[in-house]
Amino acid sequence: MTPLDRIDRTILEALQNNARLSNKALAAQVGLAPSSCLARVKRLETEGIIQGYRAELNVRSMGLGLQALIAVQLRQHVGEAFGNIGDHLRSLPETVAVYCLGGTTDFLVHVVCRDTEHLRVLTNQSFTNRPEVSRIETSLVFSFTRLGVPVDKGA
Amino acid sequence: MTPLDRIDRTILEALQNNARLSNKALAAQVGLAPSSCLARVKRLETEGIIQGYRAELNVRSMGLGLQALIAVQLRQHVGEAFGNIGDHLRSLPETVAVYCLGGTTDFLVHVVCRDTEHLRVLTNQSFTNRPEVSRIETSLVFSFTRLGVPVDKGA
DNA sequence: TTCCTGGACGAATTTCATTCGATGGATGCG
DNA sequence: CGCATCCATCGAATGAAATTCGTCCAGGAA
Repeated sequence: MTPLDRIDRTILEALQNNARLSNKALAAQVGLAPSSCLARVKRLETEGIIQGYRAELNVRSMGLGLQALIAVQLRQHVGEAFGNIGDHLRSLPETVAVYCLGGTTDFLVHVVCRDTEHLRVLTNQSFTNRPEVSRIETSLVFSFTRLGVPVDKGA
Repeated sequence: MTPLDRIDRTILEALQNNARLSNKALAAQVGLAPSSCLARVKRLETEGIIQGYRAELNVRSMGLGLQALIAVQLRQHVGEAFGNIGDHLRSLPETVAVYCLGGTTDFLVHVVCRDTEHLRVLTNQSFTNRPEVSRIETSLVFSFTRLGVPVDKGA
């Protein structure tokens, strides 16, 4: 809840670049003693500013060479169906990201598949077949780049 | 290059859930001695299967409460402009993800902004003003969920 | 000024990471 | 079948790091 100061932001930026950075190295980088640095990181974690640490995997090396974005348009926007279909989309193993959107598209789902046959079965069974779904539009993803969120150190 | 066995996949899954897991705990979880486990993790890193470790930050707590998806359609698909505009989009501080797509939309860009004014300026200055850009369509992101890639332990 | 609070420090302790030689199972070949 | 080779694993040793905790200092309030 406390506003983030410059040191907090430096910590966040560093851990965004390399979440496995040792506390000692991180402390040196931000100019604090290791113990003080650790206390800050723990605070950032408990306050939910750091939500977690994830390894970034190469999907191709896992046999998932085909990525797609599936735009989902619902039939009617009654409250309950909205939450249900969102949970359904997030629960699919092929799903790696779900956007809930305003506009004609209600959900945009980023999926990873082995091949086109896998994608075909997925779209049929887990999207088109759903009663809440009015129509979908599938786009092939040629490349995907994920970046860190900006950490404005102006403060 | 060696195919991933069951233990590799368990390691990947664990580090995807918590990249800061200690090597000792990870070893216990996969049923290896710490030294053996460490060797595997290092191999996964050098082979590029683990591409990095990132802290996941809460964007709202950083004063970035507004997220949008900007669909970009280019004027002409001449090779060079394509790469240039992609680099440009990735270089924006507000950008957190870039999809290069097949279909009528050439790029889809996920951006985070402070407020609507920030978003307005961004779309004007960094998107619409670009000569390569034919038109854009901006959609408000109500919620965004990112999940790990599926780790099939069938092998 | 004096008290009080919140961070920061650094030594001490515990836990962990990393290295390295040895072991054992699998493979392939004589 | 016996033997040599290879590769992954193990576990002890060592060096390094994480974590705890008592102390100190600066800033704000009374």
